[in-house]
Formats: sequence, C-alpha cells, structure tokens
Amino acid sequence: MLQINFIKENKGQVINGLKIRNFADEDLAIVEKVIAIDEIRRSSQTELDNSLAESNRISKEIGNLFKQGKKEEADVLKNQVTELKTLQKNLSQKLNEAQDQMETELLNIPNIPHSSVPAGKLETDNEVYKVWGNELPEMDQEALPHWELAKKYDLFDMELGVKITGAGFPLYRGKGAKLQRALINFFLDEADVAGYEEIIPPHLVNEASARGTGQLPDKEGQMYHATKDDLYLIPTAEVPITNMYRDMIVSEKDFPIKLTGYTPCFRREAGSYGAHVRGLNRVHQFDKVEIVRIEHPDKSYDALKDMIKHVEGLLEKLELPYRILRLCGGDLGFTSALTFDFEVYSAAQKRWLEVSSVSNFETFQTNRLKLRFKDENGKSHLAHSLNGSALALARIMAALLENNQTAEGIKIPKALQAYTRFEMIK
RNA sequence: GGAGAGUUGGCCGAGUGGCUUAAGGCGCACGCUUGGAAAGCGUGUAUACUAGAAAUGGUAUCAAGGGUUCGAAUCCCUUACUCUCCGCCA
Repeated sequence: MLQINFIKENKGQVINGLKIRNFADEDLAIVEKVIAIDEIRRSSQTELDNSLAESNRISKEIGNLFKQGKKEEADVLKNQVTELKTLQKNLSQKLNEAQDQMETELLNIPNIPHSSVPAGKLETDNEVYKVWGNELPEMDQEALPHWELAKKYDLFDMELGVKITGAGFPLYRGKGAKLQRALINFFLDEADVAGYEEIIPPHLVNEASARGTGQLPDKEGQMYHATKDDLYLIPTAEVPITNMYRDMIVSEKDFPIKLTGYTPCFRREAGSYGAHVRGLNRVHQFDKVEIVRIEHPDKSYDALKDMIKHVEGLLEKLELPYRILRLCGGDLGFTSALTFDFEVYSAAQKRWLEVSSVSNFETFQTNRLKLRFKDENGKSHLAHSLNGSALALARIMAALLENNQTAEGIKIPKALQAYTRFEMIK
C-alpha cells in the first residue's frame, strides 16, 4: 500500500508509474479521488479534535465545580457536553467513512515501478537481463519429460497424490524424495553461508499476517483457508517470515536483516490444462527455500543485486542453464517495484521454467506491516522489504531430471552429491 | 474442551470514577560534578493522526473492540492472548 502523503507529494510520478502498468486513462482518476478523500479525512479530523478538546476542557471544569459544591453550574455545563457529543458522533462517523474509503482506494493502487522497469504488457515484453550458458542444451528425440522420467525411475507419483489428497499434490518417493531433501538442505546451507538466519516458521498464519504481506484482501482465492480456526495455509515462507517484523520499529543498526526459511507452499490457484501444467510444472503444494531482507531504503537496491548474485550462484552450482528477466510493467506483481525472474531451461520440454522471483517492494509492504526503523536523529521511517525464492523446488527438480538424463541414468550435479549421497539415479 | 487468575510505557511495577499531565524504580541520552571513571545530582526519554515555516499545540492510545458516565487505566459486555490446574495428546 502506498502512503497517502507520498501520493500527494509525487502525483506525477504516481500517474506515470500507473501508466507503465498499463492503467487506462479513465482509471488514472483514482489518484485524484484518493487525494480528495484525504482532504475530507483531514478536515473531519481537525473538526473532531477541536470538539473533543472542548469537551475535555468542560469536563475538567465540571469536576472542579463539584468539588466546590456548585452543582447547578455543573449541570449547565453537563448539557453543553451532551450537545457536543451528538456533533462528535457525526464527525467521527464521517471520519471513519473517509478512512475506510481511503483504505479501500489505496488497496487498489499498485506499487510504483522502479525507473528501470520496461514498458510492456505481456510476458514477451520482459527484458532479458542475462543469459547463462553458451548454448542451450540439445536433447535427442528420445529425451523424456520429467513426468516420464519419474515413472521410469519411480521418483514421484501424481496418481498416488490424487488418491490421498487430489490433483496437484505430488508424492515423492525413493531417490525422488531424497533428491528433494538434498536440494532443501543444499539451498539452506548456501543461504547460511551468505549470512541469512535460518527460520522454521509456522505453516499456517492468521488473517493479520495474510493482510500484512498483501495476500489479503486481493488474493484471497489463492490461499487455502482453514475456516474453523480462520487460518490460512501459507503460499510462501515470505508471509510468516516477513510478518515477524509486523508492527515493529527496529534500530538502524539492525540492518541488514537477512532471513531464510524452508517451507512447503500451498497454492489453490486454478490451473490451466495441458503439457505446461503436467508433472511438477504447476502444483498445489511445493517446497521452497525463501530469502527475505529488511533493509535501509538507501541500501535496498544493493541488497537486490546481492540476492540476484546469490540465486545465480545456486543455479550455476546446479549446472542449470538459466536466464534472468527484468519484468515489464504489465507482468510486474502488484506489490513489487522491481522484479527479476529466473528461468531454467528444460531441454526435454524445450521451454523455460520460472524457478525464482526476486523483488524489491520498497515501502509497499512495510507500510501495511508498519515496519519502521529509527534513524540517528530518532525519527522513524518505513524500511524496505525484499524477498526472493532461493529456490522453488518442484521445477528445479523437473529441470534437473530432464537436463541430466543419459542412457545410463540421471546424473546428479557435483555440488549436490554430498547431499544426495548418490551420483546417479538408475 | 473445562475451571480459575492475569494483560499498565523500552523493562519492572503502583494505581477501585475527577488530585493521573500514569507514581516509583530500572534502562537509555544529555548536562553538572571528577585528573579520569564510578557514585551522586539535574534534565530528558512512546506511537499514530493532525495544525504550523518552525518553535510548539490538539486528539487518540493502559491487550483489542464496544458500552455506561459530564468525565474511565479504574465500572459493564465481547474477543484475543498469557499463566495455573484438569481433560485429551505426538
């Protein structure tokens, strides 16, 4: 959520930002609208405060009069306060309405894209920021997609998942399960070396947390909801981990705050059909190691670069060809100011699979979280929050299986062998 | 799931309707004192919104929300959380 004062003071920048996000001209009116609501909010607040100050003053006087035994004079004043109260009731109703309206409107305004975000509407307009690997691996005709490989080597079983739960809940077994666990440990160890504190958070969160990171109210349908206890299954570790700092004022010295955590992630999102959602390409439950950072506003873009380096390191150690995209205005998430997506190339499917998304939210999340820091003068400011996947397992696994298949079996990259304790899936 | 006791500032803790502008202590910051330090003394020490160029004001906040009252940390209701005991349980 943007701050109203920011919108007021940077109206042109906000409108330009919305244009990069392909807002239609008539929808840009939201900016003027929210500013107008703010005017009403402020004038109602001033009026109400003045009236409250008046009744506070009179009430004190009544107390004094009672002490002096001047009951009749006090009764006159009592009536005055009673009159003020009806006025105050109206004013505070007006104020609440304006506040609610402003909140509703503000929730509809996305984050302002960073100046480097390219214009564009579709995925195809994303800017290719970097490609790693000299050429894309070629597979011969017999190369199998990962769902075939899984059958051949008994690595995971979608049908059993259906039997136990439903579509999109994979069951990993044997070397498939071990590979999964190896990847989690590998990613966590790498994050540890890079200075991230490891967290094991709750996997269900309350409404306030879901609101804090922006899953509610706009993405309600994407989360599984345990209605009896009103808890949500987390769609990513970002939610519980970032919410550790909800309603907090940290000290400037605490920066950088670097956290990592492995959790399963649960996503209800209605999938489409066909090959691109087959196997592990899109599932309701997958594992992910997330990295989260809370940073000083001056340092957040350095932090973003650092996070990109970290994710690159992971993919290079896994020897997976990848590319990095800078998302265009049309593809950029609602809450993000700048996002880089990582895609690995799946040779057998002959397509790129998104495995990581690294974003700087600037103050968009921290405003809702009320996550602030005190500077050296004791003034508080909103911190910047960032997060990224490092990495999402299901698709990494898919690419590993496909790209490393040989006539003898599936080779495990060197960096992972210490974790799997096998070199080949046969 | 049942019964009881709680929730006050950065922390501890007093406070049963107006004398609370939340006592007192600890911590922290600054100053005085000192050769230097400690002790001592003094001053200051929350958040949000709001008015103002600023200095400085106003309002709200004693877990959260609602109510009673001219006036609520204090009385009433609802909810959340914490602790103790019982039940269930890996």
